[in-house]
Amino acid sequence: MSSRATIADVARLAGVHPGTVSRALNRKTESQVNPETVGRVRSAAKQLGYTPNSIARGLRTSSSMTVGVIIPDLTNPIFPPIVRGIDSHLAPLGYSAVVVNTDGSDQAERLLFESLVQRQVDGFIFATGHSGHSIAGEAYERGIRAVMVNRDSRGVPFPAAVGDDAQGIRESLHHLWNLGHRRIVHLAGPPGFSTSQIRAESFVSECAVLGIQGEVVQTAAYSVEAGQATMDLILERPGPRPSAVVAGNDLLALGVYHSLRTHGLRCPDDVSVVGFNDMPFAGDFQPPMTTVRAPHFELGAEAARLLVNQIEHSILTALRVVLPVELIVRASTGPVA
Amino acid sequence: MSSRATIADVARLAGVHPGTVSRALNRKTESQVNPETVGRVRSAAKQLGYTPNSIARGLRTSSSMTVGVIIPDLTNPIFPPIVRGIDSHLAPLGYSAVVVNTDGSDQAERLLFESLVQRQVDGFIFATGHSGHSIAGEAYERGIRAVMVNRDSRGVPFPAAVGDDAQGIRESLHHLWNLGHRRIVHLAGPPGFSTSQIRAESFVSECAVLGIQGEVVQTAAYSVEAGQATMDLILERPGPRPSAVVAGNDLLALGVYHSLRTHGLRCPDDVSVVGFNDMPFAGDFQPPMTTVRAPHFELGAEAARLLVNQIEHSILTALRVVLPVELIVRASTGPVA
DNA sequence: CTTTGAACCACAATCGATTGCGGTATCGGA
DNA sequence: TCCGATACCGCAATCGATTGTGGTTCAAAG
Repeated sequence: MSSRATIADVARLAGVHPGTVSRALNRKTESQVNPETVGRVRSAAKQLGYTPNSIARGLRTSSSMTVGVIIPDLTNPIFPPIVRGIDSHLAPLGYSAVVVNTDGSDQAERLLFESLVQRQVDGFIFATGHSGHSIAGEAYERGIRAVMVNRDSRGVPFPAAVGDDAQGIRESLHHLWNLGHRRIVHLAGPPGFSTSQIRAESFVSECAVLGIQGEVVQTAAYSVEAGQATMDLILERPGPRPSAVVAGNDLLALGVYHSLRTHGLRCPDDVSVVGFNDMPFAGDFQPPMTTVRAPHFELGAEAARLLVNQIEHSILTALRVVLPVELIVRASTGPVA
Repeated sequence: MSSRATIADVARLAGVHPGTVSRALNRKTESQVNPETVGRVRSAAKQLGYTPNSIARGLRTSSSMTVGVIIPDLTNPIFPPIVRGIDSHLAPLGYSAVVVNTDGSDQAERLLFESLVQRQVDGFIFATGHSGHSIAGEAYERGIRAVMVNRDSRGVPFPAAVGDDAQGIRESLHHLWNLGHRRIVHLAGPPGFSTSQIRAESFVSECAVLGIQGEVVQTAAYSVEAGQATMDLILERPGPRPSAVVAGNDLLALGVYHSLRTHGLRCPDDVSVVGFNDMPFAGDFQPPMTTVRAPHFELGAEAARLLVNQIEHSILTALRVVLPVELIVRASTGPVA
């Protein structure tokens, strides 16, 4: 490892004290040193290829220009766009993101969280919010800066950037209504997630508005397997089957596809399904999926903005930024038979 | 921000010198201090909830327990599993991964690279290798530790963890041969990538073995759009059309799907297509895609292992770890009409 | 009873930056 | 000529850990 130039080397070359070099090189303190000296220091720094050691700086300033991003599972396709959005806002400001996966385990999350705190990250972006999310609450009490993205933690007053779940469900329902569907079930995500709750609530309230009896069935997870298993149950019980299902997200919807297929049913001819998120390649599924597009990239960018505000200006408003969503109609929904 | 306990606090409480605390708390140096004292220090540390400040430690030891992971684009679905694999190996060892996206831009990559060097990362994992990849060469000359994953940089003697591209192509071709296909084109990825080159080379050599005239057509990028555009060209030129296409990766194969559809052709009835990578949800496409499964998670883990070996034991063998791949036959391939 | 050596631990330097404080030089005004 | 204000910059402390060096204690060996 070739040793890099330090501030002392620059000082020596420029013939000034290290402290002066530090001041000359920082915008905020540049005014405290003679412009001519600044020039001399600048060129000495360039000549040596000097770049400040951010570890040393971090030790002194107790900031690491790093934020921790805690997500359940990077291989869930909605998260990469969120991470990209976060990065797009953070990188130009000189921050780096350390992203970690919890696999949905609170215990893993706690470990990761502590390890990032120990690393002196300047703040957190949680994509793991849920009711009873003690880690966020703890973070808040310890005075740690954080924001929630996509989902929020019930009762923890961190800012959050989320999609307009209610609007998305409303649009889905109206779309189905216009197609003639009256017997509709909502495959709700697991309880405890704000997304599950809001989507389910707005499903029932909008069904009331439309005057149809909507049924909500809970799933065990936001996964293809859970979607399939739950749909299996619905199809195998006695009584008439629904003509359409509003899935809590695209993964569940995909599970519904699988279930329909194994039961010899066709989509949308026999039952229509609409997803949520418009994850990548949703339009390439069999059939191309009608779903609600959530602006994940922007959600990430917005969350990063909220966090930086908090870090740099100590602005901690219990802000909730809600971004609009859009129904993308493809081929998994059709007129009722 | 509530001030955390420092090593001095622990020292005070345990009635020893901070240096002793440091030794008592580190496995490597624990033997240098009286077991009884170790116990005293340990309990004092626990009582205060002491965790070492890794920034301070990093300054002294000039290591950050952080590695930079440089990938083209996290939203390309093959990368999340790689990142997970990297993380799975790194996290238990106490390392964190900082992953950044270059969007395929060498200039962006250079900026990101320098910013990570400045952050004192202990090493790099490049998923951006290509011929003329000057950044890797530069890193090598500067004595920076790094490994390549998925692809390698021609001529840069960093270790690499890659899939067995040749085997994958061979299996694809044999599968198609057995189905009766004799007129096959290979949609090769953009030149400069080792994956493109190896896959194309093994395509022509295996065609020679089988005694069929294989054609390879290059694409501009590993993307759906490039795949569609290139396939459009192939379908619209005069002469007989191929009965099967071996795509350089799943994204290209998906582009082929689109092209076939817009030309009123059906897959696999009119033309069979096989992809490469078996990206998530490849089995849910229309039709479910026959493709070569590459062990991305394991590739990531292997790359991390290679890097840690280098960092901790200075083992820099120009090692090339090649992991086996497996053909997954689904519904996009069928007997020739 | 002295010497030797091992075991244990304290001291202080060190990593590379930032920053409060104080000293010097310069200049204008009285 | 002297004083005070201002601008500039150096000094040294500091962040919180790690680690080389050396001193003390104690037991075993001579």
